Amino acid sequence: MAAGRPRSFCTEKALDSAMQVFWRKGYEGASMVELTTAMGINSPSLYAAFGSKEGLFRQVLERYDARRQAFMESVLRAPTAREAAHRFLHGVADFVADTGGKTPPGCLLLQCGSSCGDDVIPDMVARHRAEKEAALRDRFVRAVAEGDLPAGSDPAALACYLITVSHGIAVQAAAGDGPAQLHAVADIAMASFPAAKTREPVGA
Amino acid sequence: MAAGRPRSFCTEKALDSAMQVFWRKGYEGASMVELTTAMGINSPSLYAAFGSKEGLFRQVLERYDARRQAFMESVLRAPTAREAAHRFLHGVADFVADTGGKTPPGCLLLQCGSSCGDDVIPDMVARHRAEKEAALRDRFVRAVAEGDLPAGSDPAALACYLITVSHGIAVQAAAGDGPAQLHAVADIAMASFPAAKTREPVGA
DNA sequence: ATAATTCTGTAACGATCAGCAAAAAATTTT
DNA sequence: AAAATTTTTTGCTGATCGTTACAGAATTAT
Repeated sequence: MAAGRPRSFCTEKALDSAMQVFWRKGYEGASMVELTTAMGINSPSLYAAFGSKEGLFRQVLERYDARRQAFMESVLRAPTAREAAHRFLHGVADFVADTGGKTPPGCLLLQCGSSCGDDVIPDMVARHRAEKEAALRDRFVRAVAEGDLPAGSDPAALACYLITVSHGIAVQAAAGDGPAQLHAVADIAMASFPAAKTREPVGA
Repeated sequence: MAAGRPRSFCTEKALDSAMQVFWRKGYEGASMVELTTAMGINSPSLYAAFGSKEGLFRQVLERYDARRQAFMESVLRAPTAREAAHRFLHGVADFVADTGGKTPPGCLLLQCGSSCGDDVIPDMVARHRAEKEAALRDRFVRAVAEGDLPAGSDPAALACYLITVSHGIAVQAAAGDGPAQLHAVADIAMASFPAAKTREPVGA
């Protein structure tokens, strides 16, 4: 049913190449010539496939978030709230420390920062953050109901705390901290998280 | 001893105006016309006083960091390590939540992200982070020697942890979290910090 | 084969970018 | 008052920005 000349490039591969450029240069810092060069196509092909620079960026962000979505699902499948928190923090540490060698360490959303012309990025960051935070909170609400967390626990505050630490870890990774340091921070942060029955103090 | 036509603008006020523009738009996102308009001067005056756009940005960052330096000194003057950690986290929460109304909430260094042409910003973030982290670590080393912290404590890890949480808090503030949420996160984070003699567990 | 359709490549568009040359204006020194 | 010095103002520079016309190439449908 498809007529006309076929596409000479793979859309997903092109998005991955564009992601690397955006990751390193930011949204405004990435020029069209850099993008088209990295993607191996000419600008008209880019515009026909993605609409505009912002359209390309949005699709890059969607593709990026899809990976995180899969990660979050595996986190939420943890048997206990504490195990979920543990998986989350250390999973984030792994995620931002080693990005596969293709991109610098850190988080794409934070790396691009507020450098978008409009409020596209801040809004997107806030939305994605709210999604992850709500998922953790719901998991912790369930944990309280199941007796997995102490009755006095505040699921919303715990979720907000974990999200905050994860963002901090991403910033540290971008600043050059290695996996060992990131996981050490995650371990200390876990000391604030209540256990099912006993509390375990951690000094360092 | 000063000859020639006097300057018609206050350098420090001009830097503050430029800071607001950089804060909202990022380095690349801030254009010279926006900067000169906000500063109330023409481009040649700007170039004569600050050298270039990057020179202006560097001076803005130095001015920004000076405020944080004063804050860190008050933190380090705390009588105990735990009090210093408490002042640090809650001080950061105050700092990033209310920026005086002139700038959006958050941290200028993180807000501008990696959006600088060269690696000026990442390097500067890493340097400033290292300075603050070293100051906290030294304070905690002294605390261990004074018996203010448990003998088994790891001052470097604790300092890295606090810095990480502070960065996370700054990201949350930029994403729209209010002071109450930020301080709640700081309270939870403090539960991981060892006390002088007794440990205090915190559930939420 | 021919028409219709879709993509690719070349080249260019107006707009905006950071930065600067030169003359007019305002001050100090002689 | 006149020379010297510094800043301000005006208007411009070449380069680069994101985006798009247009014509040729490659495919499917008739």
